[in-house]
Amino acid sequence: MPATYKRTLVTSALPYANGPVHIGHLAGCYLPSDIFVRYKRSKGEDVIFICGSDEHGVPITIKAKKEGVSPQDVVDKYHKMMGDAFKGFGISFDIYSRTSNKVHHETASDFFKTLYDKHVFTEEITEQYYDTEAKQFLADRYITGTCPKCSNPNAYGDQCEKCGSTLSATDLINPQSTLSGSKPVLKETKNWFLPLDKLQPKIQSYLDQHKDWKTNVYGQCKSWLDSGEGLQPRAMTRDLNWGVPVPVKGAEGKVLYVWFDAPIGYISATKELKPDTWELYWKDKSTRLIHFIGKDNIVFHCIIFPSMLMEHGDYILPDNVPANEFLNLEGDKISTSRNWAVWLHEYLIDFKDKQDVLRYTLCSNAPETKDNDFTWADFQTKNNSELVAILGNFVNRTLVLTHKYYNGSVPAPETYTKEDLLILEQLASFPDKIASAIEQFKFREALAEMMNLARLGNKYLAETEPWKLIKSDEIRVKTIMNIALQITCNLAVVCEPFLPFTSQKLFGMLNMPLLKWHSAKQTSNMAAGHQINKEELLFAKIEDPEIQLQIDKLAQSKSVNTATVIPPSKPETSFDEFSKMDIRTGTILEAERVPKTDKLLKLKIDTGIDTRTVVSGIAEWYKPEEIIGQQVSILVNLAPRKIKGIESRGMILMAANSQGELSFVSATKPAFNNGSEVK
RNA sequence: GGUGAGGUAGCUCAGUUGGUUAGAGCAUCGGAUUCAUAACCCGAAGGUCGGGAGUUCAAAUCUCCUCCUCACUACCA
Repeated sequence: MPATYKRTLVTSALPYANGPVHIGHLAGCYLPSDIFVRYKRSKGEDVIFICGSDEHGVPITIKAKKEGVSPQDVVDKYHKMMGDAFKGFGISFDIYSRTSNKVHHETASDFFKTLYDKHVFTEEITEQYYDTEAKQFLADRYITGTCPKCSNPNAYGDQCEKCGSTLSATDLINPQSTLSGSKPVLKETKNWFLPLDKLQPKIQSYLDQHKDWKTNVYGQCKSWLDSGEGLQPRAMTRDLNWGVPVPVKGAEGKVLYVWFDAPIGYISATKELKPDTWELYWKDKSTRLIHFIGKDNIVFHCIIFPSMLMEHGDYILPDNVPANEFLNLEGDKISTSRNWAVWLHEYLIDFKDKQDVLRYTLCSNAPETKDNDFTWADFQTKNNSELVAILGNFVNRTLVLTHKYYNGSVPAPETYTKEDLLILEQLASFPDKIASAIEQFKFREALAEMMNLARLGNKYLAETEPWKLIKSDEIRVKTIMNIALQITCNLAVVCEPFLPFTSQKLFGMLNMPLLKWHSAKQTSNMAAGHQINKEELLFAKIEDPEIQLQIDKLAQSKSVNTATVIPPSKPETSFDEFSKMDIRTGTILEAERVPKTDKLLKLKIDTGIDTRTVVSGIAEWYKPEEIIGQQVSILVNLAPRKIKGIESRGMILMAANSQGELSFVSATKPAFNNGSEVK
């Protein structure tokens, strides 16, 4: 830590309270931040570790509605579940707070008010969908309709979960309110925007001071700033009734945007933790603020939140944002909705007392520079060939020999040989090596270095062979075993940030108090004559059946996912409504790719009535040359629309199966004339 | 399509400002050993550094082109 900083404030991304936490969350931000903080504490530095549940936003209100409970019930449930999971894994937050509590509401409200009074925001009136029956504006998530991209009839207003594309509610075909089932109408509403476009120069110079950030983080920030039009204003309020009310006249029925409110949660949690001194951590220039997050949060923590803090004026800015990439699971993306995940609460049951094994595996294979893959086979190997064979084994053989030769009493060293002195010198150098890697957020490297200390121990024993010498040179053995014990003790110190449960167990076996980081630079922590406790195994081997069980569990999720899902029927419609659609048979005369797009084909269609141009998003499924002469069904009286500068007149009917694959729908009798009515 | 990040041994990753036979861990094979959870220790094998072209005495490292993966973003009436 640079000398100018006196304390560190570490935050971990606030997990969203609509589901349990999985290994991806852990590997992405909670584990690295925990390692970092534990190390800082061990060094005796002033550090606080902040986290909490993010409990606002639309998805929670939808989940509540679905389950027939209140939003508060939903967040209560997951807040507890997530908090327990973190605790179970030894994630050592100083406080695990939540954004639905009073302190947070006040803090977020004040923060908004300050910016409002400083005239930071711009007001804008926009058109949003409104449900006339439920008498409220509809957030994107409250609107479903047919995805314009993959024709999934159950796409949400912000996103289609089938094809994964990001949508805008106004893009949906046949939008429908999930509140009342009625068709929503567009209505004007006023919202407050953070004018990121105007703030861009300030943000630019802020980022310029942080070129030392991880390349993935800095690169992404730069891409936001440098992209075509630069930053765009972003609405900081929403028409919704779950969240922090907007503290401004005329804003009834509106709440703060969840991404405005969530990072302020870090501040509120600090207030809650340190009611008297919290300002020292947030407003004093000698505090270093570090946000640990996953890559999906980069823009919020590196651009939006710093903008908010800058405009407020009282606060310090993040000094670093060490974001990790994503963790995949057995080759596929982790997905909550597809149940493709290893849930922490389930792991704690299936692998009781093996928290450190997962901590070790996730840290040694953390997605620090690119997306990584978690496999159960790798988990098993890491446990059996590294934790058991290298670390556990070294500790075990040292303690077994100590009991065998000295009844568990630490022998006094006699004369050190040249080799001994070399080992002691190396031993003392480990804390700095590990520390340096941690300070640079290179946790994988730090962990590997920690294991090297255990390797050093194994090597030392193999080379000195005390089990042979005991027959000929008992005095020499005392020195050897003393050194082996010192290595063991120092291992207990330096493994603590990574493997806190193991560290504690080890100190227990050594019958030693929990030593701090600086002690590991010493080579005489275990005093001669000190009595150690009976050894027990630090790690147990994990056999194939246990792993198979987990793999089977995932296979089951997979088979559920690939099962054909038939979308439910849409609401009843009238014949009148249907007969407004003029659908005809037609034939594709020409087809070509629309340049600079992935999915679009420009088609010339003989509709019987005329020959017209239609742009269709089918390029992923059909090659242009293969579909000349293909008979299709086409909706001919649809309003024309320009797509990529080409006027598209009409829409080709496509069937979409449960995998999202498209197929033409056409008359099955050969040579059916173009222009035949489909009715 | 645009932007960003990656593509290095079977697997997971290091490779500083271009410089001697490209490194580590795990897995594999061989040897040694028995204190230890058949673990440890020693050794070997394994890579035309995604592909192509260029700059240079010298390129994994710089430039250009191209392919693949991931993220954000655009097009589907």
